[in-house]
Amino acid sequence: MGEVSLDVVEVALPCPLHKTFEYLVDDQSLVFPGMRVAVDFARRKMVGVITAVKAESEFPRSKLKPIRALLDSEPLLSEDLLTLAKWISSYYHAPIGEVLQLFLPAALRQGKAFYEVEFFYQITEEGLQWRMDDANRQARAKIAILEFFSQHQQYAEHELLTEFSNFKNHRKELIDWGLLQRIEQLDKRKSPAKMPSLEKPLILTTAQQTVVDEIIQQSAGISFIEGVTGSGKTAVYTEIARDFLARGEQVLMLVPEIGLTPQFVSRIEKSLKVRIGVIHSQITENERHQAWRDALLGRVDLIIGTRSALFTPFARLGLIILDEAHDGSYIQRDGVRYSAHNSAIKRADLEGIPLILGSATPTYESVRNIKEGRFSHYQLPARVSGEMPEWEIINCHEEKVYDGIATKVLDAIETTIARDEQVLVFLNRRGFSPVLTCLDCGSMLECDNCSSYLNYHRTTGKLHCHHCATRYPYPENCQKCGGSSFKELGAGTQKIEKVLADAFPQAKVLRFDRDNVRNSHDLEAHLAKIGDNEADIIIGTQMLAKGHDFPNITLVVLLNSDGLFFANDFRADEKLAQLLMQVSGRAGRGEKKGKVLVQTMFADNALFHELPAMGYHAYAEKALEIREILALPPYSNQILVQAEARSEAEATHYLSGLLGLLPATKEVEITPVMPNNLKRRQGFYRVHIILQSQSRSALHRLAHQLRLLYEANIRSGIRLLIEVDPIDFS
DNA sequence: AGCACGCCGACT
DNA sequence: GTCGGCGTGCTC
Repeated sequence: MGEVSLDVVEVALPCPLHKTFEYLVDDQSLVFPGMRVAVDFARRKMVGVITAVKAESEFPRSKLKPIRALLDSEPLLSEDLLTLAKWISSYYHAPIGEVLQLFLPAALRQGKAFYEVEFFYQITEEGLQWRMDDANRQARAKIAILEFFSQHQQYAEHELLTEFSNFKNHRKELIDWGLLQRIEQLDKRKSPAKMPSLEKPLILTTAQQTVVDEIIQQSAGISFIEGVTGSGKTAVYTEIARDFLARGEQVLMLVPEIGLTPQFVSRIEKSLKVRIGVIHSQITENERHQAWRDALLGRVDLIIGTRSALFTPFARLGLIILDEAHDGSYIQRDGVRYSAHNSAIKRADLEGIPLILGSATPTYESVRNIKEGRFSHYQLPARVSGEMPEWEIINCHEEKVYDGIATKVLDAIETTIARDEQVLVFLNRRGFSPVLTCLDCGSMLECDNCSSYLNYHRTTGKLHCHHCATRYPYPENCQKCGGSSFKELGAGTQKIEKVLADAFPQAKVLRFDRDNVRNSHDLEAHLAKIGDNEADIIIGTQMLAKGHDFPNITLVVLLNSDGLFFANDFRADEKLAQLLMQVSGRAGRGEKKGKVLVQTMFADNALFHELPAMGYHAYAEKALEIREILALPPYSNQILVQAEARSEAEATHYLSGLLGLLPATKEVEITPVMPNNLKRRQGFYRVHIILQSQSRSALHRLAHQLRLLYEANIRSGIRLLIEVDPIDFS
């Protein structure tokens, strides 16, 4: 070894440390950011991603170790994707090494080769002799395979398999006997674009065509397509995608967890006739690796995927589409807590390509971005067939309610099923914990300090205020009327199923919930039953709120939408407005006009009257005015900081302690330490604070300081989690 | 995150 | 006398 000037690489490693580590490489000309390396790290072998290559090091050179191996011959992640990873790491306060794990399929995280080994076969001298030898004439299959080869011709395994379906049976012997020679080769083929079919299967309406025409002019920027289900958003996405594909570019289409059905994919495949890769949580690791590699090598033209597919590398990405942009499944809430929606905005910006967002019920934040011109706004008029359903608000204080269902609702169900039409009953369980109501006067117990309802916690037997963390003993008498009997409000799907089955013994009742529907397969099977009219009454939660067209459902009942009002969440109104719109989209999609019944204890809430009268967008704009006055998101920024410990006191004490060490700021508001809604999880008690500020930088600075304080004050059994832009505080 | 080093209870 | 509990400290 002569004198070599070793270069230094910065490597991000899969451990929860907010920094990169430096190693020495000897063949500097071959090493680039985005390649993987195998290294020794703290007496362990690890696979990391190079984030930078540099000539000098801050760290004493003598302490640097050489890398063990360079695992790639070219970068797997482009500069843009590395920049995106670094942005996610800093914006979401997540360790860079863990963020980069999101970008790689498991096999690549473990250091497996990127390229697939492909087998090629060539006939040997012996093979040429053998196939002519009369003594072997009985081995007809082998002769036939050997006859296929000319002397120096090589065939790939997949070619032989398509030619000879029995090739696998003879492969081993042909090789062992020295008749065929097997050559291993890395399959490094890159593929140019496959042009989409230019034959358009469906004729767009003028409105749809206008949206398509305008968006395909854009070379960058964000477009928001607002249109109810059934307004043909998918057709519009497809036609826009066709245009980008025809320019030889690839398209990434993100959909919510629930929307990725085989039918959806095959519809798009039939229309565009390009090569499609699918990425979601239920495919195998092999399939994921395959789709990932195909996208990077240009062998697929369109990737359809859920949240994590955002991080797929592409050879020539030209467009990102994010459907149902309001959907909560774009936010990951464990591990690295990030939003694929906001990260998609960042990726499109970094790559200089357009992004299309679409939804019938944009988040209020999107509505603000539209209003302030950050998103170009396109509207698709309501569906062609079927009118918007009629709404009726059922006031629980005025109607007779039996077992959670008003008699008026029962009557409507009865007449609907008598007409052989279907009924959909929604239970909104999100953010719900039971509230106590007085059986005599119907009032609900409120906190003395806050204007919020008290939540009953079975675990403590007490009433908790989620706003100020005060607890009250289970009351003996009602504060208002002195009554002494109380009831926990809130009914589960199973209870409702029983009530309805008892009330309508002749009806077929179908229940959708987590016990019942575990995967997309179960969901498909259940949905098929609805389509085949094998159910008269369908009971379900969120998972039924979107997609899927059932023309025979003419009555939709929203039972306990009130849960959101109790959850003490400033977004309750936004979530409920979205839910009501999604739900009413399920009623009367065919020839028949639909009806929506909303059963509530808050019948005078403005939402129930203004939303149907004004429409979603106008309602959202009005609601935004209140957010602005109260300086709530999107007019301020929030970060949730959560502490977990083996007791609530310990968690609270620890978090307050850290806050005490924090320098005073006027720019950031800090809430008191509050116990979580779901306070105990996996044996850990959780408490949190919300940091809120107009200034994003001041907010992030504070969160960063808090993280450093945490790292300097590590206690066993205490964890700190930071969640940026939290959407609910459970 | 892992993995080692480091000081205190029940075992051949 | 030791084997092993997991507290805490470090990793280029």
